[in-house]
Amino acid sequence: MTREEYADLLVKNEHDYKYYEDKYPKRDLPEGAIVSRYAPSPTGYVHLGALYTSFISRKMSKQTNGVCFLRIEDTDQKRTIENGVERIIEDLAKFNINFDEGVTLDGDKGNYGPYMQSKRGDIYKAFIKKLIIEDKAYPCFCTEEELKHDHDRQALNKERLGYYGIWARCRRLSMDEVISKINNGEKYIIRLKSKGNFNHHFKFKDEIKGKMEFPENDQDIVILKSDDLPTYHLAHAVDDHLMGTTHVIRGDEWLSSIPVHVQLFEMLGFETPKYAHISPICIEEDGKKRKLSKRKDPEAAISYYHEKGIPYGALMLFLETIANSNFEMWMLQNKDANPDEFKLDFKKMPIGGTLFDHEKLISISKNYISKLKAIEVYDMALNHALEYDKDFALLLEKYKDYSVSIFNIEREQKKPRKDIANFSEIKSQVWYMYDELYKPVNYEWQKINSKDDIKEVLNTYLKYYNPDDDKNSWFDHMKEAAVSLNYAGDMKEYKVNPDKYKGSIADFSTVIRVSLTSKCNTPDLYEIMRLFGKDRVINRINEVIK
RNA sequence: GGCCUGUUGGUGAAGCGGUUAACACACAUGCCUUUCACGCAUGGAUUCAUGGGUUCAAAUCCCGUACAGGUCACCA
Repeated sequence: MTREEYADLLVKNEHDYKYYEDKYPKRDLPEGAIVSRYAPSPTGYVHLGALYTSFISRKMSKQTNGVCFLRIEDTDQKRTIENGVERIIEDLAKFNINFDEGVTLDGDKGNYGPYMQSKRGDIYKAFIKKLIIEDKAYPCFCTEEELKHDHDRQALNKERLGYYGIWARCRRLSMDEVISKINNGEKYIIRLKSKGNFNHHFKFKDEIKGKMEFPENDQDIVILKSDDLPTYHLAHAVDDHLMGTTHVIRGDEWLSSIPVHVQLFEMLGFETPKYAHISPICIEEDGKKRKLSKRKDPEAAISYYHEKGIPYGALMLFLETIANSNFEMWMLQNKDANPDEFKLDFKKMPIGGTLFDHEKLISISKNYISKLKAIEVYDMALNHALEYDKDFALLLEKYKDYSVSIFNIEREQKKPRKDIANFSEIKSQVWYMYDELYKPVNYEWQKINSKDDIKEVLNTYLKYYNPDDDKNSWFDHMKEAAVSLNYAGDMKEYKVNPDKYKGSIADFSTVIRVSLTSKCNTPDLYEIMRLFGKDRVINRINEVIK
């Protein structure tokens, strides 16, 4: 029996590997163009780490005029969940992450498909067959029990774990022995026949982490499983070769399989791609740092930010800040520039894990929202309310123009207010602007000067109040009213001689502010009063006086 | 346990043999100011996990130690 016949006996497939090499020619792209991919398993929702990785992959290829495709790694049929793929595509699209090629909601797009690994079985087998013919792979008949037994012995003797060297029993099986086992109906899988020597180190350069050394792989890893699908390792090598990936951008939990992957590329006769291993986003627990966990940490889920009402754009700015810390500086220096113009650099990506900094996210979100137009803030607030606070949504819809005006206070100017961090809190910031929500039970009088006679202040102010005032005359009237009660109209003057006065213009206007809104911290009082209109101002003041 | 990687103020970090050890967030104080916010200014690491070594010179290079993270499946 020739090796070809032997390989045919072991692996059943349709096309020869050369057929596939011809079918997927090299990509014709400009110098320096990065072909990358995002390759998730369809196991559930997209979490923050996955969003981060896909974002970097997406942006790196875009900024080099390359290609970024979506490949679905579903070779583990047990783990795949229903609608998992749709979920991934839809989640990423919300963050403006779309792919040039790959799996889409309407099927495959691009010339290097199929992009779903479960549909590429024949391709993998063609290359596995090639390895068998070249005596670089062999069938293994070991049962689960046998493997466990060896594993336990290795552990007991404190030897290196795994299927290698003397432990790789099936490696020594002759062709005839294999044939007779198969004729007996014995089940088998295919393993790589590793020629690596664990005591030999080789140099490796990661695009992000830099130079490092690894021992050669000497494990005879499984490449074809009993379900007739390949393992991740083999699928990775074959796919990224055939699909023309130049940069494998993935989480750094893969770093330790570099020896296997490099070896696989060499044994298959492929050119190895560049690798960029992204360090994880971490969280602190009991004073220790650990990778953000999809299961344990609510902030790992993207829906968490949706519920909080943190804009998607703000989250992306946060991720970009983590990815390249000089991005922040760039934003500061290019205030009006589109973040897309910023070029991400592998060399500036963090090497160790980055702690998830909630405060920073909030700060970025505040800045982001402060730059939005009032109508955009309104739309976002409404969308959030529609999903999480129906009553508030009704109010926003009923008083649309009024609400937009509220969001426009101290907005759309050079130094806008930065007090909205997210849309889940917005109601608690503007509630007093709506009579339907306003229940002035807890006036914040505590900050007020005890010498103030609230009723006297209010009655006096009412005499000076003119709803038609512009901002300057409004404040002039405020001052006149204050001065008539021996409050200082000028802050500097007051600071020099505080004892000469009952209080300052600040004390005076705070009484007005609290009686109108029940709070001492609000945006510009003039704007608020203007939006209230005469009747509401007088009603609220009278409410306090009585 | 083996193999890889990391450790710079409260946090994220820049730094790549000679710097007053950037910057951002947070915090504090002051200025501005009708409150808050914004903005501006100032303050905080005598020191870069730790012990050695190389060097005229080390956060930066080398070795050991400690701690932390990742990984060791017919899962990806």
